[in-house]
Amino acid sequence: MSKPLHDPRQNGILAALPEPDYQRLLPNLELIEMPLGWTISESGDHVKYLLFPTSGIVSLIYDLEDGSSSEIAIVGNEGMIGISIYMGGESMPSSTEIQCPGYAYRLSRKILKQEFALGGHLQRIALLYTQALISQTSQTAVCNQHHVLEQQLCRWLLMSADRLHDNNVVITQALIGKLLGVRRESVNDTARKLQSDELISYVRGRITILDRPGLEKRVCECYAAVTAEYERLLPPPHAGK
Amino acid sequence: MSKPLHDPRQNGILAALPEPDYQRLLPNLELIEMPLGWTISESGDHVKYLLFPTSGIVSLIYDLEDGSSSEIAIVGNEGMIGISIYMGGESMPSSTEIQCPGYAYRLSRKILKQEFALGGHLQRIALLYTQALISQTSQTAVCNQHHVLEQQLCRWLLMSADRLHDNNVVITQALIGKLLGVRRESVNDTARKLQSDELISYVRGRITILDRPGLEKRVCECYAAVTAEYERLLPPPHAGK
DNA sequence: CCTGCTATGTGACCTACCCAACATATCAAT
DNA sequence: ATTGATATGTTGGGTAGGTCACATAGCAGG
Repeated sequence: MSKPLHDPRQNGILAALPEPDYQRLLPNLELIEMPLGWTISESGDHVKYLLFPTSGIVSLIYDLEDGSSSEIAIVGNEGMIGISIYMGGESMPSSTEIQCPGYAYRLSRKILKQEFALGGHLQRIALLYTQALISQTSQTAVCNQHHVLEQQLCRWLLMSADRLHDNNVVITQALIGKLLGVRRESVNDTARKLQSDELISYVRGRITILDRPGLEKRVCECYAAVTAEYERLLPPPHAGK
Repeated sequence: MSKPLHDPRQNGILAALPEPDYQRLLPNLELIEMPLGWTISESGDHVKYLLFPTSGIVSLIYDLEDGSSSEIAIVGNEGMIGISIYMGGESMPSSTEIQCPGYAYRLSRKILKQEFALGGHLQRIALLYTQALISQTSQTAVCNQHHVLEQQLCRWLLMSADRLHDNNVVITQALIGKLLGVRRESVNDTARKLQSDELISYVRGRITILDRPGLEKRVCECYAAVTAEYERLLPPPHAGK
């Protein structure tokens, strides 16, 4: 009941740090807002901050020359944005955009590299998170190719709702099309099917999940695979105790 | 002229290590053969060794429940197999198979973790390589979805030939289909088109690149994008000097 | 209330790739 | 030389999703 509105521990990575490591970082964490539509970084941009989201959804997007694109990973408060800082490349070929607004704590490049070089818990957890991200990206790659749009849309909705901790996802069908790499019309066809089956409802840019078990029946294996790998690599604090 | 037949430095990662770091690892490197068709590890297998290939091609493959699959990355003597050891997850959801036979030096899990914990050059290069691998995987994801098979086949051939340092790639069309996530027949159609345009020739499981510039004209942007990112992150020793 | 903007709905046609079924060609072993 | 196994060649029909073109429906501002 005394929980503050904003708390760095609302981010899963920070929450997983033992107290001493966390206290070392705390003075350097700076709260920022992530407004809807903000492009945190474009392809190839030199990244200055590592972001620990506490709410909202961030998408990693690959854009092609012909204007088409695909989301290759989705990040919520379980993860981090800006891994190329500690991985050493300093930039990535993907761009990073806010899909649903929220907040994040940011850590400067310099402090992060210092902390990472200590070889402590942040390093260990950051690398585990990176591996989870690789799994998500890989699974998305296979899913894009082999599963039909309905399965992919169910996956996207479930993953987004999980990360928002909310059954309402504010997004237009056109944007979903961009993320899943298909046309808006195709998204519309599929979404209408799900709506007429009363699994979801949507009005002007707001999708509500009405029947989660129903969606889980229609989703492809990719959703469970990614979820399981995240839980294996980054077990939530209450698990297994 | 006195170059030995097998030399760990034929692997790009080992070649990039400064002498002291390399000498520290050398006594622990063990030469192994990678025969055609060998499955180094299945999805979820606990990985015991990090492999530094000096020749041949290794594919990281994602298998789906319905039997379909896709290659998510291709590794030659520029890289390593078994990154989950130092990333901390110990296993990955992808399987690892030899596509073209060759050799590799292997390093035990224990020695690797010791060396990695030192925070020296191996750590730095291993993380850079991991980032390059993420880029390759992401680019493959988008390519799978948006580019037609001919472009993808050209990309696969060029990337394989680069890693083999040879214009002859020994592989059946059926296997290429598995890697690109399409049917053998589709590969055949496309390969015949390339053959009748005299860009490649093939006979019973052996593809020869006849006209590399011609292939480079037909390939999608993904080939150049991945190549450029590898060179940025892991510059070959002669570059920029 | 009208105008305009954004989001969703719907049609006709097209194409890349899938599926199934089978034909042929190469090579190795008896 | 025959047999069998593997690799490639070819067909006819099906479908998901793309392309293009336009219709409607909420919502905001003057």
